[in-house]
Order: sequence, then structure tokens, then C-alpha cells
Amino acid sequence: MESRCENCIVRQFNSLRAMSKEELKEVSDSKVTKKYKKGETLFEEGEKLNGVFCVREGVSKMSKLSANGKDQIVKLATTGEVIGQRAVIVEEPTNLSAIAVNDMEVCFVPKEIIVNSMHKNPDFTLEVLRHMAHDLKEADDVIVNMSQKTVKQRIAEAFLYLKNNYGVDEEGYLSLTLSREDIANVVGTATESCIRIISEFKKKGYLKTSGKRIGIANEKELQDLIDGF
Amino acid sequence: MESRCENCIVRQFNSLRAMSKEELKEVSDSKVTKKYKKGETLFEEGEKLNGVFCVREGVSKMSKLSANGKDQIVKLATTGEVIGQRAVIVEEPTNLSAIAVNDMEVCFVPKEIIVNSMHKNPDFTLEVLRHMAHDLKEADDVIVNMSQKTVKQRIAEAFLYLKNNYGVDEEGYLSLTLSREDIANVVGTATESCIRIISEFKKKGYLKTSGKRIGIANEKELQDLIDGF
DNA sequence: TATAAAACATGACAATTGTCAGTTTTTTTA
DNA sequence: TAAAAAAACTGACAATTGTCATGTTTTATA
Repeated sequence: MESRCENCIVRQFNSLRAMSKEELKEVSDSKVTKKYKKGETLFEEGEKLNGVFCVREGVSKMSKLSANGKDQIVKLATTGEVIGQRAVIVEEPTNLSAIAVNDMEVCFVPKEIIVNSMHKNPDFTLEVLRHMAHDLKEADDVIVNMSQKTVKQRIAEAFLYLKNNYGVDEEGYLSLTLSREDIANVVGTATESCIRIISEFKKKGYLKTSGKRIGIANEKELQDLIDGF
Repeated sequence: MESRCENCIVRQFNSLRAMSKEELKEVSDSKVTKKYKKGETLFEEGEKLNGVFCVREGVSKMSKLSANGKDQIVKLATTGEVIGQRAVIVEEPTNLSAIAVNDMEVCFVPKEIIVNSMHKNPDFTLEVLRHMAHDLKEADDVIVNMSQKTVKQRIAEAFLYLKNNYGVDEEGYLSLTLSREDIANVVGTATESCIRIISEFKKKGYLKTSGKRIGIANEKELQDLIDGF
């Protein structure tokens, strides 16, 4: 039997926490839990979404194809986050693709439930608004980083981000392993440049690697580099 | 005597249009109309805002100081737009500075009025949410442009943006004149690089200039350049 | 309107980053 | 576990972009 949203811990971290008991029941009754394997697509840029996805487990990369054929990863969506909200609110096709970075479990909630609640429950709408306001600030920060920091700084920043948000395993390697190509697509550079800089960081003792796994060996030096020292 | 919000055309373009008559009256009674000369600061990054600003006339650049001391212009806010909303919603200091690009007239609305309406009027909240969702999409697009397009393409794009959004004067020059430095700060490049590329575009017949005024002489070529031909 | 200040412009050069063309290693799958 | 596929890596080189230094033009102001 499916688990009930009312008892879902994940909900504490997203806008669904502002829903009433009745609304939650509705969500719970209509939601569909889906599993995606690493690399599978939740949805693609340009698709019309008829609901939102609440991430229970795993990480999804949210990306946009650029004119030159490269994917730019705009953000990573993690446990607790609701994705697809933006498109549902403005009733437009989504501007981003969502692809599982590792195995995922997500709950799909039909848009009618969400839209309905937004018309009836101002607290819920306000909570959604707060989350979107937060996302917008983060997007502003990304814009500034993209244009004002070097590729080296952005890569260093990406690793600290991964450490702070997803932690490290018992051997000290980052728990969330992204391919070099994905990292390049996060910081907006060529895969080769990304690999080269990782090699350089390794030589300098800032990072350690084991296959595709990467660990931070000298956090302070990385931070100094980001800060421009 | 101050003009009434109820009759303000500007309101049609922003979230205030979802307000009830009573709410609008409240706004109207508590708002303060302010004028800013070109170059003056509406507010600075890190400030706490105790209200929002509704732009009646003129344009404001919304920027963020980066670690290397350069301002990155994240967006331009124009007639009809409400600025400072994000900060008021999340109850945080604002993450952006607002500086008048030309002479401005704005209405300052105390945050209590806004917050109050957001708790009581779901239509208003939803309308604010829609606007923020739109801003977020635009920010995503900027991120992709920043990381995947060349400086040359971004500058070309900036000029077409200025033409499409602010139009041209009778001589064919862009109605909104930004300094070369501002343009550089919009596209995220060095002022010298920006000037150089403008000169190049002029030589190639894509642009014409007269002092600091700039006009588009060959829109198609600019568009081709943006599209990567 | 003379003078100062700001903005615009250009050259020379160095640093950063991307592209292409491969090789090697790791991971996946039959 | 062998073969195939994908990912990681490296070198060489070119293109892009930033920096510094300096001169010119435009704009603002006393």
C-alpha cells in the first residue's frame, strides 16, 4: 500500500507543509509514486506538465539546451523539493528538462490539486511564493557567478556546494557523484576544460579522486581560490 | 494632489491589478510618490526594504556587486514593474541594488499593505506568484546565455533586447541609452571588450553610433550572429 | 564657455578557455 | 569475464577575452 502524504517527512521541506489536512488527503489520494533509474528523464524542456513532482529520494538535474547544443544545468533538485511548479503556475510548457542523476523516487501530484489549493488557501500560495522567491535569489547569484568568476573558481565552488549539500562518504569522497560532463554543464564550460582543472586541483592537493569519485582534500585552498586569493 | 492608484494605468501591468477596490484604496492612501534623477540610488544590496516600489516612469538597473568589485546588472525594471517584492516576501535584506538609469518616478508602497493583501487575497498572491515565476524563467534564460554564448553574441542580444523593449527614436537610435559600462555590466564582460565589440559592429555596419547613442543598422546580421551563423 | 571629469576608444600583450584529435581508463552489458 | 561502450584524460593549438596603459572625445559643471 502507498504511504500517506500526511506522514511523509519530505513534505516538511517544501510548500506542501502549508496545506490543510483535507488538502493533504486529496493530494495523498491522487498522487502516484514513480521510480526513475539514474539517467532516466522525468520530463523534457517544452513538455506540458500536468502536475508537479515531489522528490522523495535522489537528485534530478534541471537543465536547458542551449543554441550550441550543450545542456546547461541550471539547478539540482533534491529530496524534499517540488519540481515543475513554475510551469504549472504560469500554465506554460516547462522551460527545463529534468533527468535523474541517481536512482530516484518521486511523487507525481496532478496539477488540479495544486491549482485548486492555490485558489483557496492563501497560506499555501504564499508558501509556494516564498520558495519561488528563494529560487529566484539563487538564480541571481548564479548569474553573477557565471559572469564574474573564472571557470576555475566556479568549479571549486561547485565542489564545495556538493560537499555542503550532499556530504561525503566514509572515505571522504563526495556522496553525490556527478560525471565530469555534468560538472562542466553546471559551471558552464567545456568538458575538457573541466577535466583539466580537476587534474590541476588534484596535482595541487586540493582534490583527491578515485575513478569518477571526487573528494575535497584541502577545503581552505579551494575557498581561497573562490575568494580570489 | 496625488493621483489615485485606482486610475493608474501602470497598475495594469503588474500584480496590483489583482487587488480589490478596498485594497487599492489602502495602497493609494499610504503610497508615497518619489522622483529619482538619473544615477540616483533607490536602494542598495543588503538594505532592508520596508516596502515595494512601483515604477511609473523610467528604468532602473537591478544589480549585484561581485567579489571582484564589478557590478553585474541582473535585470532592468521598467514602467509597470514592481521592484523589491522578493525581499519583502522572504523578509530578508534585498539581494540587489536599484539605480535609476534615467529620470524616474516611482510609488513607494509600505510592505504592511502588501503583506496584508497576500494573507487575505489569494488572487493577489497568485498574481504575484505568476510574476515571480516569469522572472525566474527569465533568470534561467540569462544563466544559459551567460554560460553558453560568447560576449559578442550577448552584446548583440542586448541591443535587440533594448530595441524590442524600449524602441527607437525618430533618428533610429535606441530610446534607452545605456553607457558602454552598463552594457558591459549587463552582458558580464569588461568595459573595454564591450567598446571594442561595439566598434567592430559599427565597422561591419550592424550598428551606428552618435556620441553615446547607439542604433541598430542591420538587425538581421545581428540576429544571425546570435543564432551562431 | 573654459575647465574638469567622465565616458569612449585603441594598442599591446597575457591569460583563459574552447576545439579537435586522439589515447587510456573505467564502467556497462552481453 | 570478455567485449563494447562510455567516460576520463592529454596534447597541441587557436580563438576569445581581460588587463594595463594611454589618448581622445563627450559631457557636466563652475
